Amino acid sequence: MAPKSSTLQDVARVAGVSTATVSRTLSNPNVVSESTRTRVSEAVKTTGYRINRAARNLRTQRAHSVLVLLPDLANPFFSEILEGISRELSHRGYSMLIASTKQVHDSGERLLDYLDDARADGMIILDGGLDPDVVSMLENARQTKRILFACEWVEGADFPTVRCENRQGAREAVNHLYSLGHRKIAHVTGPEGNVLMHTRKDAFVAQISELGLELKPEWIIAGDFSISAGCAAAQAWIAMEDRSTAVFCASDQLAMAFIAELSRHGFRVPEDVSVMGFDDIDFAEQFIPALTSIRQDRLLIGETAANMLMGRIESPNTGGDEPIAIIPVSLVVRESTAAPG
Amino acid sequence: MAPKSSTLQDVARVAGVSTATVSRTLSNPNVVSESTRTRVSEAVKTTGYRINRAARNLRTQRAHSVLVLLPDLANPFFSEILEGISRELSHRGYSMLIASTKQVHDSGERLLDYLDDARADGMIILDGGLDPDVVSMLENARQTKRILFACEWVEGADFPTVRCENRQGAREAVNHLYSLGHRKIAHVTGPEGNVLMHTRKDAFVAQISELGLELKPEWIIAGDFSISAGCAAAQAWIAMEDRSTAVFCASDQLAMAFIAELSRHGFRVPEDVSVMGFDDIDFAEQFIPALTSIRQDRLLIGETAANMLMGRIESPNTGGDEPIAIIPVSLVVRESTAAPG
DNA sequence: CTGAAAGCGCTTACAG
DNA sequence: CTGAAAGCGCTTACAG
Repeated sequence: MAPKSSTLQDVARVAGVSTATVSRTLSNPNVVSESTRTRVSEAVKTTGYRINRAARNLRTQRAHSVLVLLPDLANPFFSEILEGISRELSHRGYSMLIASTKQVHDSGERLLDYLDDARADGMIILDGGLDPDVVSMLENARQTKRILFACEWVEGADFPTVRCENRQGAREAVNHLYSLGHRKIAHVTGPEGNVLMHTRKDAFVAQISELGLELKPEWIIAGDFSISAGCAAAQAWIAMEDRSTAVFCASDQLAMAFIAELSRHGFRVPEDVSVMGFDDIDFAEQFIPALTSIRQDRLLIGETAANMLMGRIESPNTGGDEPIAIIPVSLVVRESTAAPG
Repeated sequence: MAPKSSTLQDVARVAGVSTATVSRTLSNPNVVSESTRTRVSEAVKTTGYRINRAARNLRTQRAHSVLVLLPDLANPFFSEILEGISRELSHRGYSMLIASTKQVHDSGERLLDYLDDARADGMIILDGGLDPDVVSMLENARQTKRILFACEWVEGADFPTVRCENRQGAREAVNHLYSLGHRKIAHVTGPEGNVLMHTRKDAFVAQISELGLELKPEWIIAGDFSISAGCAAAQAWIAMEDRSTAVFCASDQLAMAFIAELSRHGFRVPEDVSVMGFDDIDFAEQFIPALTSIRQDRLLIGETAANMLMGRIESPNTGGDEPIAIIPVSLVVRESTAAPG
């Protein structure tokens, strides 16, 4: 059997001090004398000591880790947000635990158990579509301060939230198309019930009316996150009595599926119709035609969320009620939009 | 302050038994009498008891969690693998910790600390491009049995590995193009030094020669994972003295960038040239033209890796030396390949 | 500046 | 089948 790794005891023995002193040297060096400090440091080196986090966690009543809850692990949309969260957490010596809503549910676990069983100090939820029962459990929990939503949120529940400027993004989309000369602009919405999609749709409608543009009912096409929804939307567009000259899709995914289906039917983008998306996922740039989109800084969303959560965890009483952070979006113009033909 | 959550002690008090009995009831129910069992269960319910994992972990010397190391968190290629790993882990009551190679490095942590400081019981490494120093640290660690590579691996180091049939995939790619009638087939390689890419390239060359096809030097185009590499490869193809009629790209990403650049120069796929990729990422289907590819079952890779690692962690002595699992691949024919024009 | 001692909340031989 | 007790490896008032 390999040698057991060494403990504080071992270091203390080698350095000729108490475990208390070793512990202090490690966590609060300037409270011990310099000579002690060097002696301990050497002992740490010779023993190859690594702190046992399970022990520290038990003693300090902190897990030093945060759970990130995704709606779906297989969805690549979240990868950059994770990168942002992880950066911020690792700066602060925290680990990142990941789970998906579906899996937590399927495995019969309760989401709150992560907090209750000392696995995580807090959680960042990237899923606004949580079951209402789950949401109310979260609201009634002892641990409300340790929960934060990012990207999506739950209408009515007031957890701190980090999100992008969805309204502003939708407005900029409309303005971009308008400035190209489009006057007949359609919108493919996201899934019914998704906060993001509602917000974007409402802002779309508002901006259209602000510009004094006509909005025929058939120009609002109901979609969802699926590829087939994008295809169906394309068929709906093709079948319109009065086709719009531009289409703003609630997500890039939707826009790409929309364009793909259109191209199968012999329509060209942007020659026959301008199409744009929302999110600016990695792939938008590689798509043919390269997709005009509204960029969300997903890295920044992640960092901000982690930062905010850490603040609340580490000083829960500091009144700091900045329960919402809004991350700006920006228009990225590429090849899928042009002046109407 | 919210009430502290209850402990084993509380449950024991309420049930009128010792903490030992409560513990047994929870972890090994059939060793206690039925009446005790019901009493304890009720006490658990009334107290709302949740086990404290930090305490359990300290006592059992298990973290009940596994670290998954990605080369890059922002790369969506891995999401489905994570889903597979996470499924298997949560079945077994383990949590999934995530970190990226770059971040571990930047934060000055050592990879082995995750094992040494009791944060994780094992790790699944999805990065074959680890620094050789790091690899040799891993090899010399006490914890070799707790480390496993998936998807990628390190040539020369013999850690257990889960990978897909890269050779077979490349051969099927060649055969597919051959059977369509192509006799002049080029290959865009991945980054120099990546095991996956080498394996695929070698198999490509082998199969070409097995079929007795000519292979001009200019038909091997050096690429990497970047989008710009795909574009450069397209320019190389355009500039060829004797253009191949088909191109097998070492990844889907590469294939899409290749096609995108080609289309900017007025070439059409598959009319002017057939192009296929490798991986079958989610996006392959939505791309225009929908991409012919070699499908890796990333879910299965993830599940298999987790499964194998759990086996090694939970019974380290059971000789079980199946240090390598190969996951089959399959050809997915879509629109980007056709008979030569 | 340092040490002795208690204790975080579990699990598990050991004894009965 | 059950309990008393030790102990996992830390941290932190408390006292000096």
